[in-house]
Amino acid sequence: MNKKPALDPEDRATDAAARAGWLYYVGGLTQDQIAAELGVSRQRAQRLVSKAMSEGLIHVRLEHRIARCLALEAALKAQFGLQTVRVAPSLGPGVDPVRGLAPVAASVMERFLRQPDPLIIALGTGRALRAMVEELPKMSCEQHKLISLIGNIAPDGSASNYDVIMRTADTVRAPHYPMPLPVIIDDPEIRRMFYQLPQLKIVARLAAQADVTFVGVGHMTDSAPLYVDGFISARDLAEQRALGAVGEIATWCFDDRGRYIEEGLAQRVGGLKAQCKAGGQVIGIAAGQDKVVPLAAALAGKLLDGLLTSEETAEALLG
Amino acid sequence: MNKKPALDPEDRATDAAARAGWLYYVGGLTQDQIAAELGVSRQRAQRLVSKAMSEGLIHVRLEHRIARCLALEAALKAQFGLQTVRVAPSLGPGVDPVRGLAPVAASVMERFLRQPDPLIIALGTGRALRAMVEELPKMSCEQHKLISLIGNIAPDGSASNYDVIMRTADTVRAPHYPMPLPVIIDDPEIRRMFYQLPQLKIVARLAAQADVTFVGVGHMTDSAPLYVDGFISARDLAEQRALGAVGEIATWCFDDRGRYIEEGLAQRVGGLKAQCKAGGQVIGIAAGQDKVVPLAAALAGKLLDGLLTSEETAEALLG
DNA sequence: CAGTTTGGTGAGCATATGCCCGCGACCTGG
DNA sequence: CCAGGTCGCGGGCATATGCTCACCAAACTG
Repeated sequence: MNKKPALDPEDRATDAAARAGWLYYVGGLTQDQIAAELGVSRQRAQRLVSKAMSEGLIHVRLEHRIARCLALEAALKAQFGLQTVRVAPSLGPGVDPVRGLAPVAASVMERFLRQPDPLIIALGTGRALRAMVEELPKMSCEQHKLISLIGNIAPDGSASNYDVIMRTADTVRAPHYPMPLPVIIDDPEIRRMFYQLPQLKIVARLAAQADVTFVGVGHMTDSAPLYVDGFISARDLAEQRALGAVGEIATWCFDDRGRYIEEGLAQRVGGLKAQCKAGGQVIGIAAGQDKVVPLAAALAGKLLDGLLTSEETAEALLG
Repeated sequence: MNKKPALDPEDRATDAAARAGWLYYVGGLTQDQIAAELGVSRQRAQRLVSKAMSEGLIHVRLEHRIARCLALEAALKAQFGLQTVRVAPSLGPGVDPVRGLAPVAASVMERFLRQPDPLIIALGTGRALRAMVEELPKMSCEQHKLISLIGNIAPDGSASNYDVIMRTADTVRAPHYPMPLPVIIDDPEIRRMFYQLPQLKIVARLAAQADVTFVGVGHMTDSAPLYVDGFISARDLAEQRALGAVGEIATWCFDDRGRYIEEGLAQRVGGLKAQCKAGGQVIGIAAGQDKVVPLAAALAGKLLDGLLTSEETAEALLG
């Protein structure tokens, strides 16, 4: 005669753990109070609470639109082996995702800028990058160095619209190192000459030592920013696409596996590839439907160590 | 032109709080780690976590059958102003709820028995009470005193079946004070005589000083335990019901508002009403469909300071 | 424009928490 | 019946947490 099937000691232990967990997490009691309530020692109460958690009796969920973004961040980190990931909440179906991304990205950059130790921060180009810079608060960051990866001379000879470094340096009051050369240099001789300039070598050396590099990621559709803004011709665009280009970072095109394309346009680019010192990180900033393919490629090719994007884009990248 | 509706500072603060809360409760990071992760001071991280909780962003739920019981306990405590409440999980629709209640109730009593300081513990009668006692582990409680509220002599002159004190005292090895008198004493003279006995006066004085009193709660239906077990006659039962009795505690009947009925049967009861010292508590133990009405009445009349019952019964009491 | 108030910030400290360790009870196999 | 092993328990300690206090900066007010 087995008399008491209801008295499984395991069950009773779990019941007690559940009770302790309830008191701790729901009731907000301290472990001392729980110990008194259940008439056990504090250590026992601690073990019960711990058991309730480890047995998965306690479920915590975050009631906030950002919860989804946090889950996406975790997934992106895991899937692509990224260090820094931030996903900005959607502002609604009709709203440009870059709008929501900008302040979120700015807070990430601000965190670097607030470091008291001197940092070398390199900047690429892009609409989202520019929007981020607009959101930076006024600061005083004399200790850091801002480096531009891209030339500051537009095809028409004016200062490039794409050049975010001046604006950034102005806002955060940091020493800055622009690249004194055109974005695209057709003549190989002249290009070589530029690359011999001492100040450009300084910038290149700094870029290689960057603690963090923020870059936009461009797409190569018919409305590719490089083409629309007049940096490259329709012929260049077609050529790169024929070579497999699906995106570009700082005017350097790459294919769908994130491998840089060294032929054609790459021979005329005036600027530096996204890079940083060992232990630093290259952080991509981009959002929007057009950016899904180039981002996926850049992530596959490990061109990025971090990603700041929008909820919709993150979903598309993981989908 | 209001430029940035997406930048409500309140929203940003809440977003940060949500992020911190997620890292703390879901990710299990310490506040120091969160501070490092978000690039803020630990104090700020602590405030964010606290804000996430206070704004109700964090929801905790207990994934366990006992969760419902805990909720019922909280409701019973609040609704009836009780100190000690324990609701035993249901073992299924067909199973006697007393079976599940017994070990739960035993753990409550055990907690009192484990007190190193001497306690006076009074005991009433009842099936659930008896079942509880059966579940007590062997202990050594020389410091306490066990008091019986009810006579230990059954109508046929034998030791009463209802007498739980001997069994309890035997199991927990505590000094015990049974009531040396019949449960029902028909002759008023003899009853008066009994009440004059010095040892009975001692017991009565101890009962009034009880730290805790455990009592069953009987019903007054046709199958009332008092009647079925032969302590009272069908006539007595009918009389008490006519006087409004819906339940009894230690053979003392009360009406639907929990007021003791002093006429009729009460004149012949041999024993003490459930009582305890100021600051002590009277704990009712009962479960089952029949007990809902008497329990509701006893709770309404503040006859009980604590309640040990089953899930189904608790639901019915609150329903 | 100066004084005031309010909201937020970092320092410091008392308390709560988590964890390691030694002890004793219980179980198991001889 | 006993020796060895295992498990769980409470003591104690390093660390994390929550809270209070004094301060600062921005907004408000006379």
